[in-house]
Amino acid sequence: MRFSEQLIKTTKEIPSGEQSRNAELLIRGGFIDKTMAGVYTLLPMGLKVLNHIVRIIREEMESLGAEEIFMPALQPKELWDATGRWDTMDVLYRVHSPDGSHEFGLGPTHEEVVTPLVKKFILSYRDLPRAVFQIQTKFRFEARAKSGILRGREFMMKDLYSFHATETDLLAYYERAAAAYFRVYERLGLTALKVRASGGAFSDFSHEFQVIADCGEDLIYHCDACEFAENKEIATCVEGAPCPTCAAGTIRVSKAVEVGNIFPLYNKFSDAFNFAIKNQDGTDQKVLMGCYGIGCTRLMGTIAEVLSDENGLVWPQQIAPYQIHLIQLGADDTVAEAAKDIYEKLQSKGVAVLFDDRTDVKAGEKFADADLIGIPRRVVVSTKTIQAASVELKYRATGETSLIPVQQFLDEPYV
RNA sequence: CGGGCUGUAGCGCAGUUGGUAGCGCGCAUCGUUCGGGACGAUGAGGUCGUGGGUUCAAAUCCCGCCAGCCCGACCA
Repeated sequence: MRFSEQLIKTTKEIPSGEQSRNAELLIRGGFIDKTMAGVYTLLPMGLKVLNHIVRIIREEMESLGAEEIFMPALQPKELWDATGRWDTMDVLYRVHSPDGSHEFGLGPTHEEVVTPLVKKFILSYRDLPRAVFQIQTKFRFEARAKSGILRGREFMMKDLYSFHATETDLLAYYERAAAAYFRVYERLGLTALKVRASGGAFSDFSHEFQVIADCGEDLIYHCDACEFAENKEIATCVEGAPCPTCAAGTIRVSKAVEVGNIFPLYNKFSDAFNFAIKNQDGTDQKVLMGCYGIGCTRLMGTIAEVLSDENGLVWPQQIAPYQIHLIQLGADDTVAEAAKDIYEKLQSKGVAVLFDDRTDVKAGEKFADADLIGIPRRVVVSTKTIQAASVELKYRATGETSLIPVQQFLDEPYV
């Protein structure tokens, strides 16, 4: 992509009224645009980043043997009446048809759709276990949208639902799902803690995946030596206390962002929808369920918060909008030709390149933009580099800079 | 949903005791610059969030509403 042909422009000034770091950087860098409180448009580069996050999540869900589906966001009131959540769920958007004849919920989560859905296909113990997931826009009327894309009223979420005949199988899958979640965060460059939390209205307990960060809304009590961690809402220990599960540790308290939440639902929803299977011995039995969520757009915001510095974003290679930020310095024909040549050769290799070909912008602005946008490698082509038959390569994360002969640079494999 | 703060040019802001609006950035044209957000010149761009009220006169004072941010409450 040529910078000069992009839709977006970066800005130097901090958006008014956006005090969260993620919103500031993502808006200034041209990744998102605010439509209204808690609702953002993903601009071309923001969509690329989100798609890369989604790809990683999808791969890990498929590794669990889950199949991807796509359920409606527009859901009939009757399904929500079946669980009683039409009247109790305060984040549920309740909308009606233009003629007033029908009422719908805009999906904040999809147990009400997925349970009757899979009930049509799972009739026997022979049909279990099964798991389906989707990646879809969710709607939640948060009383207070805040923190940029960390808490929106419309956001992208991956939700996985699993179905089991036995508790043993449910809990085994629950652990496998947790392991897959850890793989997702690791691939995204994040360190997450698995934190025991309340189960809300439909589960006895749950586990949250939390990334320690000052921008977080949650307080977690966690051991500094082992994996013990609890959300403040159910915490059984105090700061500075010895860890209840290991001899070596001390309890710390940290602010954290919830980037995932998994629930063993057991039969809560299969009861509501009378979802039972025939057992081997001919008896009927309720299906056991688990559900597992990851906020994809929130992950993007968390990464912006955690993996950034005073100059801007620092995307991990796996999800960066482009692999190389190619900068042409100067407008004379020699430099322009050399930069264009490198751009085209990288493209023909299939490398995702953002080519700053602007001729009306000075070096300082191009460098500042590169820092702000946060692509892993910055490559400069200038009179100076051409004289050395090289390009200048700078890594965004480390600042490490070097001159590399052009051919050697082109021969390197880029993700 | 309570409390606080804020709405003025595309963006960020100033605007005093009321007298019908200005700065920076950006944008357009020209010239000089050209490796960390250059400089000069010229120019375009605003029913001051919105509805009422007070007044000879309202961006400015009063009331309602809307929107945005922050704190809290809430949060499958």
